[in-house]
Amino acid sequence: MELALSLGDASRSLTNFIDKPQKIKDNMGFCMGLGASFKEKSQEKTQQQEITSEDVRRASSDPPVQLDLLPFSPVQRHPPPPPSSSNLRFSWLSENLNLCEPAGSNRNPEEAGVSSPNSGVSSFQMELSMQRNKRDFEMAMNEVEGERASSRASDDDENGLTRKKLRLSKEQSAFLEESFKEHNTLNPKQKLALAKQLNLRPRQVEVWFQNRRARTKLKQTEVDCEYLKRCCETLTEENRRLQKELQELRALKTCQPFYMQLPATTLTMCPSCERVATTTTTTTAATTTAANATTTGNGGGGSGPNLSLSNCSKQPS
DNA sequence: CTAAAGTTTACAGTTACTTCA
DNA sequence: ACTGAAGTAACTGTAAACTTT
Repeated sequence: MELALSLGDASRSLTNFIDKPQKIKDNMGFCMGLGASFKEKSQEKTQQQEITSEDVRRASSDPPVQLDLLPFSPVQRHPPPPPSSSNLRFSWLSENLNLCEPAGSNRNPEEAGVSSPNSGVSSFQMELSMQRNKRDFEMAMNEVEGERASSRASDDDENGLTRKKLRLSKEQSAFLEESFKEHNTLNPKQKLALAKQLNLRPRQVEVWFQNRRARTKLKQTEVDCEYLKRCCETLTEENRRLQKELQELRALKTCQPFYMQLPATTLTMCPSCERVATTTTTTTAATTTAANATTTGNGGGGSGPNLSLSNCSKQPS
């Protein structure tokens, strides 16, 4: 599966996006910071695009991983509950009888030309549009009540059957995907509108968004995992290298006679920027050491390079 | 004003079904 | 035709936020 991802500007912080949701929307970009806070709630309210393996590879060399994510929209929680309606259940029930594929239908959606109520070239189409008119009317009458009645209703209250799984059509999936890009959570109105538009139950839309969020999160976790793995590998390699270097330096120190014959090395450190410059002279180590002992006050000792302080031309960074 | 009860939503985990190699 | 893996729609249980009583 080919997934789209663009790595954004690492300099853009997460809070930047949170503070400027509109800007995010314009840019259609989102920063996913791979830090300790990336699991925080604020980030969970955001949209995330999926990730390519190429991006995963890049993640290892570009520490600040930024997924090109989508803008979030604040969830409108708990609108004023509408008055209840006792016969509403029946309206949804009757709709579902017509909108769902017949029980036990195992045909290929593509071959059959219809995989779901909205697929177009369907034998249900006529009936569907009639039902839809009825639905629109009922919707107008009981817009939010319908959602409440159908919400969390399992399939056993439809036709008395156990759940059967409908495959969403490509069009429906694409539309839901587009909606998800705009906002990964839905308020009741958006949910209803989407359901109406796609000829799905609001519950189906709700479930689709829940599953979609779960998939996004899973993908993100995989990317995070990959990135951390690469970080670990890099650090292990670095550690190995430094250990080796240390070992070599220790070996040098123990082999004093040999070391004494080496050309003397003078390390010059700039006190302001603390940069170290190395100069190697052709004089013997003994004489250089003696000379430097007076300037550095380190007492010489004849082991190791000598350190002196002198200003370099560079400004401290 | 406060507490309890009720409602709604999101999420994690799971199940069941479909598709495909 | 059969089978196992992968993908995903749908479900359950739980917690949190919020509203109503």
